[in-house]
Amino acid sequence: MQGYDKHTYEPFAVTVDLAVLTLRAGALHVLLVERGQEPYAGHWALPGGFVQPDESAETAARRELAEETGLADVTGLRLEQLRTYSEPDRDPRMRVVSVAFTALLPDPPEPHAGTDAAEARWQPYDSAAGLAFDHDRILADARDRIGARLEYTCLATAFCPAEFTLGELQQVYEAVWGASLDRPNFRRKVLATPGFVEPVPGAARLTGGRGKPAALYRAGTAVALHPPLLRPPREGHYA
Amino acid sequence: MQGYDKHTYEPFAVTVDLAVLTLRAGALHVLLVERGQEPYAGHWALPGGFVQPDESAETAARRELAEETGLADVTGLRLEQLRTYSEPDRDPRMRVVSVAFTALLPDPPEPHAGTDAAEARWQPYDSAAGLAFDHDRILADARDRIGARLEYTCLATAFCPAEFTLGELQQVYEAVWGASLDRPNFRRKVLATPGFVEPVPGAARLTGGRGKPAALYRAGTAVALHPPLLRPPREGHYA
DNA sequence: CCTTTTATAGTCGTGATGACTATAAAAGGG
DNA sequence: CCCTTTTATAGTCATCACGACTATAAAAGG
Repeated sequence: MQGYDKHTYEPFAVTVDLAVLTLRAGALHVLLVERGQEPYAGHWALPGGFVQPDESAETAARRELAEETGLADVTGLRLEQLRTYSEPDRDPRMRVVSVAFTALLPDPPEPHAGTDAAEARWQPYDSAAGLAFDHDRILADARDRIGARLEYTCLATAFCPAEFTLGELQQVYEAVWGASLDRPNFRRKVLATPGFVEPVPGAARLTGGRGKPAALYRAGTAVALHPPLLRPPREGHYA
Repeated sequence: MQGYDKHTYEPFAVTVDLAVLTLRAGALHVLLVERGQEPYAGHWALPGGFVQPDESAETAARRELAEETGLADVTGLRLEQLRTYSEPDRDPRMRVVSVAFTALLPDPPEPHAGTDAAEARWQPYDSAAGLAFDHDRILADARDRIGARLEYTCLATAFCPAEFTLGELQQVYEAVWGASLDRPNFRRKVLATPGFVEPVPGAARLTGGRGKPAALYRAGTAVALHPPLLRPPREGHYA
């Protein structure tokens, strides 16, 4: 913030990019838009766009998400800043600094291609390679971050609808971590953490499933997870 | 990244701000510079400055730190992106988006006021209120982030010189967390974590201390801490 | 009716951790 | 020169968290 007289003030374009994740049929999906113009016309990319003069990056992220995908109730969406990408050559046209966000959605509606995007859709995370710009990297960073936050926070409920079963909550962890968890142990841990989930008074889910109906829970008031719910250690990555 | 034809492209100034922390006499200190110009002339602020057209934010952060404080060996400095601050009114003159970084230093040299800053000095964290712009908030965010990373990573050694005692390492945790830890338990945990620290072959520290001389250790090769070293839970903040 | 599937209850052993005690090795002050 | 203070290090013990596992309950589907 020093030296307005010493250094030349160079203008940058500032954009936001959004890695919006959800669970469909137990698999992690990401919201993508198809680019309509060059560069990368026809390529898929994370939704995003320019920050306007009177907006913060957070505000711009919510507006762009609504504009490009038609997702309506963006108000209740949990949006978290990931990091900022500022490599000088990340956009071939001009100098663009992009603030990336992650968001989590339960039970996702089908997006409508908005004003700017040619098309918008949910795509399985594992098949979402070859994105425009450095969006592959942003998407990978987003998954890393969310995976870490699942360990230490109650974030997992943000993937679930208002009422959910413990099996659905466990699917969130398994999809993001790419690991399978022991069901009784997961249940014990979640229920032993005060404020993580709270039971819905007198209800059990019958109609859909083909096993014993599961109890329904709501998200609790806790935000942190003490002690954390650590992901199963993958062999040999601690050095 | 969509809609170059729809939205006007508005130029922003992009800056970096650095929350550089260190330990002096067991207390957390932060590197501050005194502003030479308006606004906030005479106020203290975090070091920082404009990102140049050919730089990434990371590169700019290292350059500004060297320029403003004369800290020389910035090459080995561990720099980590914190988050980006983009409120429209955070700078009274113009639209400025700032990418904040945190850095940790062992055994800090006295900074020299550089080309841009009127003065630069280390200030105790607890007396570093009333900073320019939104730097109070950035500084608090930096401490939160580093405190969290101490739990899950081997970051604490970055505060220590090349060879250090376990007592010094423990002081890092106590200063950042503002809590006191049990010494035998801390020792047991650190030594039980493979790759956190490794003993210096055949050396003990004699001259300075007034107790039993402590063994010297070096930083190990591990980066993560599994299981984590959790800070003592402060009563009632989990709801 | 029996198998399959999912949910839930419980057991057992191990390891991590908090609280604590004990001993060792230095400095400093009478 | 002893004795207190200070810091480092070794160890104990009970509790708790967790991984692995078994058992039971309650549904669907053939």
